[in-house]
Amino acid sequence: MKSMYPKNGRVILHVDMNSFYASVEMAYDPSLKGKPLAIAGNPEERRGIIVTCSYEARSYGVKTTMPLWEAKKLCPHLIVKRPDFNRYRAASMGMFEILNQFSTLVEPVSIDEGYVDITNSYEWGAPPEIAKLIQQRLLRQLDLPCSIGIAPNKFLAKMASDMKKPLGITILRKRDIPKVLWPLEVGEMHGVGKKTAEKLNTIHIHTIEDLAKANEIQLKSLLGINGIRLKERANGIDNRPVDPDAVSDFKSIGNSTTLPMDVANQQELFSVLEKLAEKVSVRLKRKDVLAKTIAITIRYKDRKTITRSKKLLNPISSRDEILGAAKQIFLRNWSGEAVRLLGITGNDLVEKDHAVKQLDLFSYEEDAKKEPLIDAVSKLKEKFGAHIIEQASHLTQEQKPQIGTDTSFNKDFLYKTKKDTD
DNA sequence: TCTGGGGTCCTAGGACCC
DNA sequence: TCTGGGGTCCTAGGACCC
Repeated sequence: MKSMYPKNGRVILHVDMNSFYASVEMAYDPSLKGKPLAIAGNPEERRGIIVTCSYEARSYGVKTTMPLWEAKKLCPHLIVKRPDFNRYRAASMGMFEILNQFSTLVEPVSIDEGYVDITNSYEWGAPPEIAKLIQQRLLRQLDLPCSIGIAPNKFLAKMASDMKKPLGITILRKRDIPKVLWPLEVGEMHGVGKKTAEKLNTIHIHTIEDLAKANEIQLKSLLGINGIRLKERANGIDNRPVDPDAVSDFKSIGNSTTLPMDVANQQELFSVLEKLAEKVSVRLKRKDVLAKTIAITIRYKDRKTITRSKKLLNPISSRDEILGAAKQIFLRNWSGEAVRLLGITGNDLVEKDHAVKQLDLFSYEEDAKKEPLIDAVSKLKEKFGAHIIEQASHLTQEQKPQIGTDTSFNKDFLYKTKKDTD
């Protein structure tokens, strides 16, 4: 059977899980279903915020990023859980496994959303039928609801998946753009945040239609090259391919923490840096990568935030080396004021086995023998095979292969594996 | 008695080199 | 006799997203 769609037209799905963390908790513990549930960081502490919440909680006005105390005021019987990322990663693996059954062109965007290019997947049926199948399998096998957008490109598919929640399937064709997309406020567009929306408003662009018809010279002077790109998107133009490898290449790995109380004591701050260095080191080593640049983030009491970084001569991953670099950068830049948040990030990551040591004149010959320099440099350019799902440490080696081969695996398998070590 | 933590991409200025 | 122009690297910060 031939595709019923034009030969050179693509068919892209955007699959977006509905209130993912809360839904996973409900799948894991069905007694939570139908109740106002919120996932929040540090539920015991003052500074927790809502990360995700169930639709029941939303009906009370509870929203993502709202401080926990405010959410509790709106909904006193709110059930609050702290996030369990191992559980979410397991569910995410199950989700992408199902998407992979319908196409090899699956691009994970985050833990709970991805694009699927189904242009050549007609063996499974027409696009709306494929979307329905995916939605059913996610719901039946994993007990997780999703919304799906169907469109000729990524941008439109993303906008479409947002239009019906939960459990929606929305088709957005090019010809639907003036009626369906253009009336929306420009801030609703993926890629247009608060600041950009405000800027656009100053030149009297309020709807996506205004943007689609805007003067390019004016747009460019306001937003640079991004302005031109946004106008294209507003007109439904987006040629980005669905790239299954897009996410395999981590650019940075970092940890940060907001302190329970603001701290101005240097020793205390150093001990926070120690814990952060340890975490970053463990994560770098788990991925077999080294960082060539170390950056720290300091947020002060007044929320003013700075980042300071240092490019190193040799890439590192050990706790002590990271800590040494972080302390040095900290001391050179800390104003002495009380600190609210500290973070350490490793940037410019290189794969460990392919890392090229900075050679000095005396060690050159010895190192050169181990690995010819040209070879090493070419290897450096290879990408390393990290995956969006950082690690599934709760799965044993024997369990892992089952995920790829057993299409009937279900939530009992996913959720009854070893519990979080936290 | 407010506003987390994990990222990506882009821009812009200064240093430095030719 | 006062100041070109291109290119890369490094650093800082902004904006955005989930």
